[in-house]
Amino acid sequence: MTADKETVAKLRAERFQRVRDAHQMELAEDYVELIAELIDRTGEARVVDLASYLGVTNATVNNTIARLQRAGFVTSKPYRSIFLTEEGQALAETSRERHELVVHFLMALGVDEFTAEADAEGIEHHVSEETLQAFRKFMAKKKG
Amino acid sequence: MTADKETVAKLRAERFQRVRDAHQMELAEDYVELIAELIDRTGEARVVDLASYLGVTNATVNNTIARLQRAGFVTSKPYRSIFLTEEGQALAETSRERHELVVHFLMALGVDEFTAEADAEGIEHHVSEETLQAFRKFMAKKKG
DNA sequence: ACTGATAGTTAGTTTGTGCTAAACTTGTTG
DNA sequence: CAACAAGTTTAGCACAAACTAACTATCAGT
Repeated sequence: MTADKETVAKLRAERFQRVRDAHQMELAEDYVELIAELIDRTGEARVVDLASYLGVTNATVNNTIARLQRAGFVTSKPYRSIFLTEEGQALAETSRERHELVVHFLMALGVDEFTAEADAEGIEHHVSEETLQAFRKFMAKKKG
Repeated sequence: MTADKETVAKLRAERFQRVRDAHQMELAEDYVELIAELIDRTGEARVVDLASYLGVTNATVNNTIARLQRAGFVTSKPYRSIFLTEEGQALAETSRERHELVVHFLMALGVDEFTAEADAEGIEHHVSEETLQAFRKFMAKKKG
């Protein structure tokens, strides 16, 4: 009944694979989330602001924006500010929701807000829908 | 009373910085964890086995092992199997504990084992000590 | 309208993490 | 002991994500 060694290895390998793929997505999510927030708060998303919030140089932001544009999440023209495509907006939306859910969940567990925010930043990209559902359930029970 | 914009940006930037640094550590943790497990189970850690469990090619494992050796986590000699340094063993130990804690916590929340394992693989590297403590507390309460 | 400050871009480098293909060891076995 | 299979290593490539330094564009104030 116990699965053979190869199958076990393959399953394990898939998990690592998934984490690696997720990493590809993380930057995109962080960027679109932040871009959405900046547009919302200040009316536009500029390279300098992204850079200062992300803690990287302008050059890095520029580089990344180019990749995100290739990937279809943002549009940008030289010396103009950055906008989200529909796809980018959708990604930003779900990212924000997930981020907030994770933060609230951690706080409901007793973690202080500062740490919750910090941990959520790393965790949010790796939580499956099923686990999110378990988080929601926990919070509902807590309230009820 | 509300902190000025620069301070807010700096705090946020530190969070992203921390996540980026954590990424540096992830591979190391995954490797030493797996190496420890293989040595424990089969008596040695070989390149092929690591490759098959991680879902990458032998060449990639070789490459990474070289880096981990430079970083002081493992020792290896050409055509011989791989060993952990003391530092590597310590890292493997704490990684394994954290991994199991996260898995058990997710399962205690009602997530099924398969998903718990998969999610833990991504999450474990981003959980602060404080949050781990909150996980422990939750599980203790649940049992009690 | 000019000019200096601020913002954005480009070029070139580094490091990490992956790949394939080819070469090389090692150990087994006919 | 020669040959072969399995395992390991090397070389060379590619892309992502960061950096610095140098350049260019924009815009606000005089």
